[in-house]
Amino acid sequence: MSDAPEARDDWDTLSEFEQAAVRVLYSLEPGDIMAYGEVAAEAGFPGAARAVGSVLRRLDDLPWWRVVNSVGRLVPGHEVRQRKLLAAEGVKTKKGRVVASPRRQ
DNA sequence: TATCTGACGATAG
DNA sequence: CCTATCGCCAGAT
Repeated sequence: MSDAPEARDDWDTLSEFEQAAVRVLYSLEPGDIMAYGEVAAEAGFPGAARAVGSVLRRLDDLPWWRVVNSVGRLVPGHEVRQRKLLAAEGVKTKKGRVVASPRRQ
């Protein structure tokens, strides 16, 4: 069952920061959008927005498409696929940006 | 310990 | 609205 973060096979290899970030990311449900900075703050590492991007890049099995930058911009290089994944969850995008402001959760 | 590297963020022009 | 800069953070070398 388990969509529990601790169930990851690589859980023990993750740093405190990575585990915290992963927990927050796993908490995102379909339709929820969060900015990198929000994930960092929610994880307890305010200001580590950039580091969150690094985690999403390293661990490819996370809901990366539900994360956008502070102004709703989609992930550079993944706009097409991300747009499609978000649309499947009811999130509209326009000109490479999510229509409504990030927030939610 | 020192540097470099990014899926960032805020700001200025 | 877009690009250039600068500041920040954690991870990897």
